[in-house]
Amino acid sequence: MGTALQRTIQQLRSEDSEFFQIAISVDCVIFGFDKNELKVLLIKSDLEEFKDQWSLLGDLVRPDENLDSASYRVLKHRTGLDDVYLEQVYTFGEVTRHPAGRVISTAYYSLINIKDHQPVLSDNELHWHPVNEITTLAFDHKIILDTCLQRLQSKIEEHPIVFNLLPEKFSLRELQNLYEAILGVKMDRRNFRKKFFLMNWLEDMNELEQDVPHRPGKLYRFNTSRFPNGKMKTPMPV
Amino acid sequence: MGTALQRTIQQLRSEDSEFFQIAISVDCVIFGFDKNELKVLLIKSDLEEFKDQWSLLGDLVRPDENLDSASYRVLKHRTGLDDVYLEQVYTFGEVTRHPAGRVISTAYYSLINIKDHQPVLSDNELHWHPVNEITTLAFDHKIILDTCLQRLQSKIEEHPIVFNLLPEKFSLRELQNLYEAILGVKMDRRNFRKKFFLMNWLEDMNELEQDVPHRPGKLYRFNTSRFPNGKMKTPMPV
DNA sequence: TATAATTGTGTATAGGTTACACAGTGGTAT
DNA sequence: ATACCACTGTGTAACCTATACACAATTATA
Repeated sequence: MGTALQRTIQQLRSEDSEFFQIAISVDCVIFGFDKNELKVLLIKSDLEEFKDQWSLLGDLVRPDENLDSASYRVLKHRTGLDDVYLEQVYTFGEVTRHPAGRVISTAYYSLINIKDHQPVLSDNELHWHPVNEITTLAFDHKIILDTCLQRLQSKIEEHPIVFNLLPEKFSLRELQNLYEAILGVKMDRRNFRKKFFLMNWLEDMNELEQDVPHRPGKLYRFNTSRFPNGKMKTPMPV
Repeated sequence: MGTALQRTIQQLRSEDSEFFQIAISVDCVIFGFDKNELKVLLIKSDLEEFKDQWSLLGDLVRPDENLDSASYRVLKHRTGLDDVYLEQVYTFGEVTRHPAGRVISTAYYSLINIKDHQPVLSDNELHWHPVNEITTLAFDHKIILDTCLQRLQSKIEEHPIVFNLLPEKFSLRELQNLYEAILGVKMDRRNFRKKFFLMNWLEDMNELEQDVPHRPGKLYRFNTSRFPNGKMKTPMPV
């Protein structure tokens, strides 16, 4: 006797669809950065079991779409944005994780410039929440959020992805605030500047901040010539 | 109109089971270490499309078992081993990845002491292959293997998990050979020793190697008192 | 024109990583 | 028993990276 995988899908389906009682979904942790806080886009759960609780944005995967495509679809649907940074993190498959039945869910996180999203906020079930202030979520979504935040934290130590959270032009102070918000630490300003200039991730725009009540800082943008793909999208599995 | 996830599973099932046409499987990259080579346990594919090609060990997930449990089941079935190190890595969900139908597969890797497994090798469809010599596999399993190897490489830089690949007692030379095999680099012997003693991961057994045709090295074991859980198992998502 | 707030800059110290050579020990062959 | 072989076991100096830290310059504002 072989394992189930060794029979064909057609055989399995005709047998009794025992193996087709599991649904698969994607859940997206959509990060944004605003007022020096890292935020995540949440929606009110409409399941009776999780009435009035917030949950991540997700949907079931359709039989004819790739896993990544399902995430992009959710993002596009909820933010109106194409062309975003998206990374798969982990798949949550506890039997009991969804009260209505067996749903295995693959978690992604995505980084967007929160300003690009404002218009769609007319949907009043959607809200940006400071990550630090979230203590509970529907389903196992708090664990998913924590897992994605950890991945983001380790990812930014090596990879130039935080730029996806910023407008095209930004000051070094904004960039440092962002790192501090994600990592939850304070950093030394001089060392931070030194490190970034050495890494050569930044391109000097020869412009200054506007409308700040103090000496304005220089504006930079992400050094696109060093990273020809521009902002990285959906890296292959790490 | 909501998304599919907002309806209940019962509703979905009764509608037309559109969302229950996807099967989910686990694939296990089972690593071992023998003759100074990193090896992986493979099985001959019995699908017509991949006749005579090797593939990873996997199976469909049953509706009533957790994702992790499915991996453990596959491992137990194929190696006879309980109590192994197992880590989820990535979920592969391309629509076309399985020729017989839509199967989304979550990849795990596992580390076992190859000597513990020898008896079960009577199953002649199973074979240990040097990772370095594998160029193609059935399905997308070569990509899965590469992904798991990369994860293993980055994991051992920080975490004491390689001990799962070794017998209880081992020499520093064996340990270094193992690191070199996994990372694909040569290391300096003195610096390697210094680093390990500083990390305090090792416990001196006050015994010497036997049956080596040269000066025998001291034997060590993994410092279980510093890591009370013994060899780490199935860490939570990173 | 003085004050407040922030930007922009360099150096010294500590800590970790790398490179590197020789004496000691057990096994083996003569 | 002796010589040889192959490996183990050990320390130090050079280098590089990360950290700690203070003051002058600039703009907005009162």
